[in-house]
Amino acid sequence: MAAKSEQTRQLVADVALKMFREVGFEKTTMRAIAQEAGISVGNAYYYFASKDELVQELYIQVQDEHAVVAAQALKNVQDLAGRLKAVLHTGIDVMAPYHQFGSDFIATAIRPSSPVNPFGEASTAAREASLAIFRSAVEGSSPAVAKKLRGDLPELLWLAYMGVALFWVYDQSEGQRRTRKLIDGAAPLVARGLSLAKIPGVSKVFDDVLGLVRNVKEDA
Amino acid sequence: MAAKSEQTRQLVADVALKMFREVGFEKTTMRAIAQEAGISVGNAYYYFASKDELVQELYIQVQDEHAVVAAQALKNVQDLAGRLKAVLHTGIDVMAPYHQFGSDFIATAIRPSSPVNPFGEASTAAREASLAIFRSAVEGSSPAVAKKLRGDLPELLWLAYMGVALFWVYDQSEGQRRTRKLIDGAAPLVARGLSLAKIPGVSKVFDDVLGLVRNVKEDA
DNA sequence: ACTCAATCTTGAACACGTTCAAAACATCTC
DNA sequence: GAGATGTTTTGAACGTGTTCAAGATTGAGT
Repeated sequence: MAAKSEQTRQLVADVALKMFREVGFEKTTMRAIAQEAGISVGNAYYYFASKDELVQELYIQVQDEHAVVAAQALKNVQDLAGRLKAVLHTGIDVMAPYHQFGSDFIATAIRPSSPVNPFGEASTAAREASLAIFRSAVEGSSPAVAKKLRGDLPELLWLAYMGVALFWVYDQSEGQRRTRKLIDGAAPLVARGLSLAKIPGVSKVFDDVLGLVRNVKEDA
Repeated sequence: MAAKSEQTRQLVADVALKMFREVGFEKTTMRAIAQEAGISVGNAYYYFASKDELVQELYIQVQDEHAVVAAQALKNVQDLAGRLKAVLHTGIDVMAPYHQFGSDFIATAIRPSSPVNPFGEASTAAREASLAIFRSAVEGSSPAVAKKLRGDLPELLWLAYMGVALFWVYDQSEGQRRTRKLIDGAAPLVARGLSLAKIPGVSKVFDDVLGLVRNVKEDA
């Protein structure tokens, strides 16, 4: 049966993620994973070309969970600030079990060659899924976001989310209290800042920001 | 003579930085450095406790050079947008020779345990030097920046600079053209955005942003 | 039942960053 | 100078991620 192969793959992934959570990234050596799974090191490499790919597995799983939890949390919130908070808080929630290992994760993810790099090709699917969450947060909000912002905003918010994640990694306060505080403070501010787009002088600056973003983006 | 010791240390650093530039980070193994320098591996470790510390050496040198070049470039520019451009462009200039290895550098720098981490304790001096550049850019500008912003702005700009550096690392356009474009577009925007602080409705949002920054910061 | 190709599994081997006991060298004290 | 004390240097060794030739297992076709 073809299921046998998939079974081994799943076993490796499960053992690896469990060890990531319980003993951290560095202590989760490929040898330790193999031993815990009762297979050889080479066999683990047959399914995952590198330790990075195991991290990618984790990344995908976390994103999937975020999508589910965020969608649930968005159900009962209308205003943009609240919706932003919901998405960001749930994002932190699903990552929480991996906080101690967050910095290793980010160090892995940040190199362009890594399959886990959130900007890279290998994680297009996961990034799209994550973007979709922010798109839903923006589109479903009422009062509605200014039309001209609606297109680019989700991507910018996603970018800001990457920043929040980075902050969270460095956050050593208990339970990452400071990150929660940052989210609670920043979300209403963003919403309020965006509502300024109506003011003529401000509107122009907004236009230029969007112009710059598009300009720098398309020229990739 | 005590100079002999310092000489070996300098030799290791010089060889390492040269190899970083010429063959990249990964190919610059500790063994290769030692061989090129004509010493043993263990001896290199006598002076640098880890490969990370050699990266730190590079970081410090780049920052020092940035301070010099930026100060020069700031001499003939008055307006904030121009001064920001000057600081950012010179920053990219001094990093340029290391672009190919930038991602490894960032991956190293981003883990909290690393001595090179720009937010960490081990690089307090280098960070202060970098912050001083931005402080000088803000303070020397005319027309002057709104008083209430002057205190926190340098730090925020420095943070933005970290973002620009990150963008630069990922920038694969020839000569990192896109990063230059980003700087040229963003600097005037920031300056113009700040000038909006006078508008009543906007002013309040600014106050809240500053309040949030301070709140999240002091609670470290 | 037998073959043979595809798939899966193994464990030894490689280069890497890092450590450390011991050797070599330098400097000071008498 | 001889010995003692501190500084510098060595190279073998460890554990890591990763590779790969070789062996074991599976499954389809006859």
